[in-house]
Amino acid sequence: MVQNTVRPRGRPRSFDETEALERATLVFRSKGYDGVTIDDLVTAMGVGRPSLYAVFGDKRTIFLRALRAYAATKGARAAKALLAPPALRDSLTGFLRHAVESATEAGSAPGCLIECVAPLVDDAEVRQFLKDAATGAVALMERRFHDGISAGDIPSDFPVAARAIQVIDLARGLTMRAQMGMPRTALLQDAEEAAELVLLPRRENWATEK
Amino acid sequence: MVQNTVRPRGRPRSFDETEALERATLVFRSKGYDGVTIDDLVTAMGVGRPSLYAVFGDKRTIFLRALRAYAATKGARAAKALLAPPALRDSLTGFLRHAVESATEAGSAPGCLIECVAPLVDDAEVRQFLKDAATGAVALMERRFHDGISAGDIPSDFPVAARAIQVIDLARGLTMRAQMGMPRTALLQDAEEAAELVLLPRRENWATEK
DNA sequence: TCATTTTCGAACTGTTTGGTTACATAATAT
DNA sequence: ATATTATGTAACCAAACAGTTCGAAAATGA
Repeated sequence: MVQNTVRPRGRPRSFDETEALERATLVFRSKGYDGVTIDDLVTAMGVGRPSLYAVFGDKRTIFLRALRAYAATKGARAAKALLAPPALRDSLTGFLRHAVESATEAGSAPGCLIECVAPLVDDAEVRQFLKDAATGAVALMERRFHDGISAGDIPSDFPVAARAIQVIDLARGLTMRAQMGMPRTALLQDAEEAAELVLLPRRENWATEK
Repeated sequence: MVQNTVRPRGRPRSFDETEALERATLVFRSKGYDGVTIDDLVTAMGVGRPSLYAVFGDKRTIFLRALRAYAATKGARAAKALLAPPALRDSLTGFLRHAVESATEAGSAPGCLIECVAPLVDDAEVRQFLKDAATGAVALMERRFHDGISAGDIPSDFPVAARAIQVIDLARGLTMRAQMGMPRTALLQDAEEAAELVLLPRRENWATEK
């Protein structure tokens, strides 16, 4: 956070660029994409109308930037929740609990920019971004499962690929219910039980126990 | 489909009310709620602008009617898919497969009016409807699990409540992925594996096997 | 102090939108 | 035939909207 670049010549900006983007994110989360007008963004971001266009571009561009920033920070936190705990079980509960907490945090509309509003945006670039984000999430989850196999938390015949997809899908379900207004407490409970579910061993293979 | 009511006096309607609603449903599914203009509905429904307001009301009313009709037919089919098969396993795969097929059917935008677009509509009545629909779905799923216990498909200590929620959440995840453009074939595979997952027996109770 | 650079607030413009009205036309029952 | 009901087209209006322009103001370097 050091001011290591030489001050530009003219009048400095009266707003922080990243904070303005966060404000925009809040607006998009609460009103969707098509429901947001430029005036909504102007008032929420605290940036003058002409400055908005000059600095951020039009609504579509602003949404893309907000989406990328949102995905970066949220993805980082989710990855941390998933990779930090040594026990696989704690990783899964942490990941799912984080999904719920992020989707029900006070001070912003419930839901998730990536999983609830972005999928409805009719834009090729947004769609591609979502696709990449989804495959990335599954890949990360698979890695965590593989580490769990190495650590002996789950058997080596654990169906990694299928379960990774299922964890993400369960998180999606929790997030959508958050968007629908379901209270955090209930969702946290369900997150716990979802983690338990996806850790269940595969149907008993009658041949070898180990 | 019998014309059992006496014909009203004047010129008959040139459009079928329910079919016009289905057309409206397609529009809402492909463009969301806020993204739809009255002109979109006018052209898609094949109803003149004044007739549209006279017969259906404004956009909000049209959406509510479309949502209710959509929920009725889709709910009926889902219930049938769930309750018809005698084996619980077939019920679950049927239910989840139906969710995928409905969300990826040709001739309409992928996704689901109830699970993808309605949750973003900022309207108290819509929210209440979604809440009721969600609890109804879970209740139905619980009933099916209880029947499965009676039939001996699952043990009597099967965690019915948790698993019912999880099936619905997994269906939500599949549906959202359909909305994001994931191909039907992959989702059908995942539906199969999801059904397998939620049928797994609870962690071995060391005490009694049965 | 003065010139330079950038931001900011307000106003402006052409377009889109929602909702309504007016009127001529068409199809039915009586 | 006549009354009745509904349709289609077109036009209308006020409000909202996206995007731009303009001049004033602010902060900096010289």
